[in-house]
Amino acid sequence: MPELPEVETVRRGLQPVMEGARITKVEQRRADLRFPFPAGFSDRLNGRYITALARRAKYLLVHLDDGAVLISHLGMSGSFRIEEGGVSARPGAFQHPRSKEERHDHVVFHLERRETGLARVIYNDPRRFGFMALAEAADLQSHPLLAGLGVEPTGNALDGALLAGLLAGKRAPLKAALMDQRVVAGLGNIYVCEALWRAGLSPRRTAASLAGTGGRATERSKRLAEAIRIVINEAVAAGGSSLRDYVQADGSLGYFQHRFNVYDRAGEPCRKEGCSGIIRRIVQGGRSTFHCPVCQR
DNA sequence: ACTACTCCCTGCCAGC
DNA sequence: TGCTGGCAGGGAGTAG
Repeated sequence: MPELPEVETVRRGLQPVMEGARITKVEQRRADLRFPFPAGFSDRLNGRYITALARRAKYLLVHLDDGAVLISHLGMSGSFRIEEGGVSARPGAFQHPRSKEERHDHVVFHLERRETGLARVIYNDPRRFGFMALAEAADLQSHPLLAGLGVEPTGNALDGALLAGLLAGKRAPLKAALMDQRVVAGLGNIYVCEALWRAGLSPRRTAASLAGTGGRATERSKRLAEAIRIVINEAVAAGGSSLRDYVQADGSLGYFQHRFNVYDRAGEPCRKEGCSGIIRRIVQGGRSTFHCPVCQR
């Protein structure tokens, strides 16, 4: 499911429910998701207070009062939902038949809160590409899952010069390089396609073509860095993208999908002003890439 | 150190 | 109605 904007939206949805709450019980309904749960997973969480909900790249980070950190990745199809007072927080329109919904509920966090009482936060993941791990806050940044991650595209760190340096020497297609979490952390298939369109750059051009010393390369890397930041920030502001039946933790839908310029628009006209191109779907690295062959060069 | 490719898993949809 | 194949927001592992 989620790229950075969706994970950030999940984080914001869970924050008011989880921060400050005590975990009274963790129901772990299977031994593994993509990977086995760490040994003693639920025991380590039981009784702990949640001090903060954070995010790094596509990872959700649940900080606990004893210095432990629950690292959660949603894979392709993971989602959290909140249930309070025994009733789902999801609006009726998205209510699946109970049995179908619950079949892929893999972890249930039972929470107790001073002000607002009991709640459950439920992790559901049909494809089980998601996973959970435990770390210590003191060495969170050096944890194997997080250590190699690249620059966050939110914030001010990502600029043309930095991006050019990251892409230098790479003969891979620009699309593939941007999908690599060690370069820019948190981008996925949708937002890479959207950012390349916004920057007017072909997904097939080599990554290194943005890293040269010439004025052209400098101008391209600057354009792309700006495009990435704008697309990601706009998507976060829109609450992410809701494909298929994906909903946020509080049951509402993101709406960035209505602003896609290329993703899933094969055969439709390019929306760039003055461009007469038709959006095409190609396959790179086994994944769909959507682009305009006319204005993306 | 790169790059390319396969695989993990379930659900959904188009086409027959 | 089925069935089949292809596709899906990710990324680890392996081989070259």
